[in-house]
Amino acid sequence: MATTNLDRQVGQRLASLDIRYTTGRSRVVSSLASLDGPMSAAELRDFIAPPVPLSSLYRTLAVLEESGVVTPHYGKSGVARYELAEWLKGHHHHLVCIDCGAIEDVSLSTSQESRVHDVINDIVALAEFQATDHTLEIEGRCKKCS
Amino acid sequence: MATTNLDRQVGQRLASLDIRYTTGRSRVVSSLASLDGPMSAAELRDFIAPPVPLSSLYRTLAVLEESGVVTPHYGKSGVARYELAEWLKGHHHHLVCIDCGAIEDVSLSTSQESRVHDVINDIVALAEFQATDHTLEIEGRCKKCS
DNA sequence: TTCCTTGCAAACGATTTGCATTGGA
DNA sequence: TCCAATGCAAATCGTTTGCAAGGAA
Repeated sequence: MATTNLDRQVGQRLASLDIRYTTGRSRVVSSLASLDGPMSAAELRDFIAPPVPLSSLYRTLAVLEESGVVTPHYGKSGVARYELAEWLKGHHHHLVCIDCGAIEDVSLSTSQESRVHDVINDIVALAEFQATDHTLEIEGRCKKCS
Repeated sequence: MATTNLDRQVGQRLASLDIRYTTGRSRVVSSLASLDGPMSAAELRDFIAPPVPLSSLYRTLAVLEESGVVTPHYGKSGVARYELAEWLKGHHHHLVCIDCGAIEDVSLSTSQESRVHDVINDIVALAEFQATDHTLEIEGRCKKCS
């Protein structure tokens, strides 16, 4: 089953946690990999062949989330969207559409990312806070909605 | 009714939109003002006396959101949390503790905030995206949990 | 009076769970 | 074999809505 490089990484991770990497789970992972941004369970279902019941999909996503393979994002309209975790996908930020809720990934250049880090270090230096990660989300209207 | 300064600001805003500033709405606003961070509807309900049905609370929050008095926040676990809008509370960012979940507000200095804006303008220039707002959240461990 | 607002209960959509069946190590 | 994973249907949770009663202009 572990054919692609991605499958191999995820398979190893799950194996180390004594969790099976089944066909269904692999299908969810490779669907997420082939998509641009975080996807809701319903969107994901329409993307997976053969058809998967939503309940199974949610269960799969829960397992993948607990094992650190996918990351959930909660936005307006009450739907959760899922994407591959950063150790698989790389560090990135989001453009969030305030109208349709779509999320687009953006990767920052090294200099942009280091400018973000500079600001964060400034902030954290004042507060007594041990930063481990950061989220920069830009809200606005996507091409379709503007 | 418009006794406090906050009430006066909100009352004016609503009046300019031909929306009544009722006792129930005022209670929600002052509850939000007296609380540290964004609160869910259920948390808010337990804080308001006399008891308010959740449905009324949601309706009140919807009105206040549409009129720009409160801002919803969809950080975690799919429940919406609400806080006073930035024109009442000031623009700020969040330090989110990954252990205890506490959210601390931080205000950036003018130069820090302008550095954030510079980066955002850089990013948005490339994407076809009309930015209206941004959220910078720093995740890590708060003083208590580290 | 005439709208707007509220409370109650029922409806709703997203997500979860119980249980019987299937499938992989 | 044996336990974990799946499919289906029903339950649950947060949130929304229809409708009748209460209140302010």
